[in-house]
Amino acid sequence: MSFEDGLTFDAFQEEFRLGKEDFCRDVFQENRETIQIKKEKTAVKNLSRIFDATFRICSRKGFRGMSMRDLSQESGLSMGGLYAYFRSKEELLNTLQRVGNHFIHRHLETTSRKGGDARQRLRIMIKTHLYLSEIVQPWFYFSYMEAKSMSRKERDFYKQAELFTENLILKILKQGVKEGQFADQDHQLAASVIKSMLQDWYLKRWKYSKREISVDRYAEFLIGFIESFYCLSQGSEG
Amino acid sequence: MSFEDGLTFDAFQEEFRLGKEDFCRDVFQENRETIQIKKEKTAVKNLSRIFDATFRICSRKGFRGMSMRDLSQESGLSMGGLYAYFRSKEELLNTLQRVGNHFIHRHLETTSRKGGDARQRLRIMIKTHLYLSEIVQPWFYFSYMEAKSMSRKERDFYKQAELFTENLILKILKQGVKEGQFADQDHQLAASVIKSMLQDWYLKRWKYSKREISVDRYAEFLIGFIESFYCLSQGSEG
DNA sequence: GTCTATACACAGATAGAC
DNA sequence: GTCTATCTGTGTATAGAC
Repeated sequence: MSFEDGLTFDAFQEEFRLGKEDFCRDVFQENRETIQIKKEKTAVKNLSRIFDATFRICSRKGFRGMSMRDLSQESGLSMGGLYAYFRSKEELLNTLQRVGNHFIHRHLETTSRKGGDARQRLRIMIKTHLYLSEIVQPWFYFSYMEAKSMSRKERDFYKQAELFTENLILKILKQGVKEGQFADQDHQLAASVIKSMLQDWYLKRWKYSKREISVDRYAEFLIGFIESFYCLSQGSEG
Repeated sequence: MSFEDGLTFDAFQEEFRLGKEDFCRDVFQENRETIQIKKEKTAVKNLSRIFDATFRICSRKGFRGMSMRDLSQESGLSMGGLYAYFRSKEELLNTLQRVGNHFIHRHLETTSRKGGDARQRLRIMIKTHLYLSEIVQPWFYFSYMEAKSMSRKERDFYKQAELFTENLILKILKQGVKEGQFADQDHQLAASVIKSMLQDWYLKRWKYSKREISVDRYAEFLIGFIESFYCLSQGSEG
């Protein structure tokens, strides 16, 4: 496989060294008042077990189908132990959504500021999104599936996040037209369906892993697909 | 708007006159033994209320978050009344999935047998899928979201249904290459992402209706998008 | 910081009146 | 064919020992 931009999943991981520990540390930092455990090391370790268990159970039964007893058993913490980290089941859900969105937002924001022409920026945006969703796939899946069962406030937050990504793509498409690089299409609809294809990667994991399709292959396919629609002068120039 | 194939949502509705009553009648016919109510008219009327209520509640809380008391209140039937139609909450879920899949399968099957060249067949397949999901959107959404919480057997059934649609698209794409009409792309991946764009239409209803995008506009956009990737000789020939 | 034991609300389901 | 009343298990959450 050849990548015009040289950006691959391995390189991305190497550069950012993102993992679920970072995610758990964020949760701890942003919830110091409500989390009763004060030692960071202990908290991060247990939060990690709680989240892993949550994602595992919810991917089968959904959040509302998971009982705190289930969670206690799967995470290895006792009932009382769990409630030292979250005051209620609802708070667990809201925290996961909020911190997760924040986490992703930060990385996409940084990426979106990278320069270059529209074509390059589109490639980078698509890859970054796919790579992030590859690293924290369980969170992406969870967030998507449980968005509807959150409180009004948190649900609105989720929708904003969805529109944020769409807008990043939209801006790049418009930039491309200005630069005379992209065709003038229905950008809003284009951004919307591009987003849906990005989401398919973490929503249909069962399908893609069975077929042994790597994230890089998926990324290159998507980029080719989109460019054939958008690029006035096609082909690999790099 | 101009449609090469003349197929529009209104025309589709006119031809098939599909509605949720047909869906409820199917449920009644296929579950005569377990449904205690024997008068078709009564049964269909109440099933319709039960399903409407189920879809409404589950779109907010998910199936596992819906209690039978919720359902009783929203549907207007008493607790005892509900259990005259379904022996358990689980059975309600499984029946909805099974009959729904059967319902959709039948219509896509018929459509897929329609002749013509690959380009025409692709157009028709895409439109039929979108139109069906427009008519019974609540069911599509429900089925997608609750697939994970079903029993093994029913979940496999769901996956089969997903792959069935993908395969219909796949066959058309391959036919197009044989006929020299389509480019030779990664058909499996193409079929997969096309499916995801079809699904976006019923999964993100909140977005598309706020933007006042009609199903026909969405359909034409998708077709244009896909054809730019696949068609060797582009443009409207019809 | 983590556990066990327990309170009490609410779930799914059914029996039997009408 | 539909309702009300009720059984019993499980749910979330907490108090208090260690």
